[in-house]
Amino acid sequence: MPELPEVEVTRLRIADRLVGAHIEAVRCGLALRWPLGVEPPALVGRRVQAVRRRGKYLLIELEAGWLLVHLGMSGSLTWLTQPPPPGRHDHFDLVTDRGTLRLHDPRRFGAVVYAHALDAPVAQRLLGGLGVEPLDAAFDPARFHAALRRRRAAIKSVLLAGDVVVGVGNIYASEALFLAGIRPTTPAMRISRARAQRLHAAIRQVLQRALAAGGSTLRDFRADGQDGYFQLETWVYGRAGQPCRVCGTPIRVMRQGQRSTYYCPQCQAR
DNA sequence: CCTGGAACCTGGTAGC
DNA sequence: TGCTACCAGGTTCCAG
Repeated sequence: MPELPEVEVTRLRIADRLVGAHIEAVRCGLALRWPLGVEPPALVGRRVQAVRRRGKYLLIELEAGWLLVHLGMSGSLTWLTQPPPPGRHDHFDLVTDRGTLRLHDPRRFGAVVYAHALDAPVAQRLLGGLGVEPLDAAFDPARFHAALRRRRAAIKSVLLAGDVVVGVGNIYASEALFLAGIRPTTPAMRISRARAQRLHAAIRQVLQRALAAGGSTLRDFRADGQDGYFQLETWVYGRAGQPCRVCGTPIRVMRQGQRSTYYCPQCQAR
């Protein structure tokens, strides 16, 4: 799904319409990853104050309380002024006086969870272990390098784990490692300070570039109905067997922890 | 504490 | 055409 760029694009497209709206009803199927954690009638009448993001979570701030929304692998949000009846995979509606925010999620790995505060246990269970935001100033090369030195696992796995830096999923991990010239299997602890610095810059670059392209639409993802286009400009992701755009060597695909990793054996020699 | 693997769920596609 | 196997943007849980 949705990695950081897709979630952020979604946030930017829905925030203006949602902020200031008053909740009139909440429809919640029993089909998502976790229960909502509040009786829907209790939310009626509350005003939406802001739409924020932490990692791959959207945080809808209410007059009192928060809705934590995760898009899982296949989730997408759409703003509807004339909502048709919910379809088979429409699992959540936030009905407001301005329109309806609808979550569509065929695979149901997504979630909407209510928390009365972000430091409440129900929220901390989801947000507490998250790493630094990659586009914030707090993500700095020296601390990134120090964090990598504590991990023996492959750098690709460490990026995906999200406890060092958030928001980098399967597409952008492969892309960032290509831009940094690092082999995805390299143990994180063996990455030098200089190469960690390159990876730090590569992560920012690829996420910002994807953001500008409206994210990646492989199959399910859409932000408010609009496709993203980053998938058309990947260096390695989804390009197994095709020539590297830099050196012409065929791109390889391998499995790391049940996920596909794409890399150029020439440009990412170690 | 860290790590890798299985599990969660549905749908699309490749191969026979 | 039909069936099977495998693949897909993520995260949690468990055993070692």
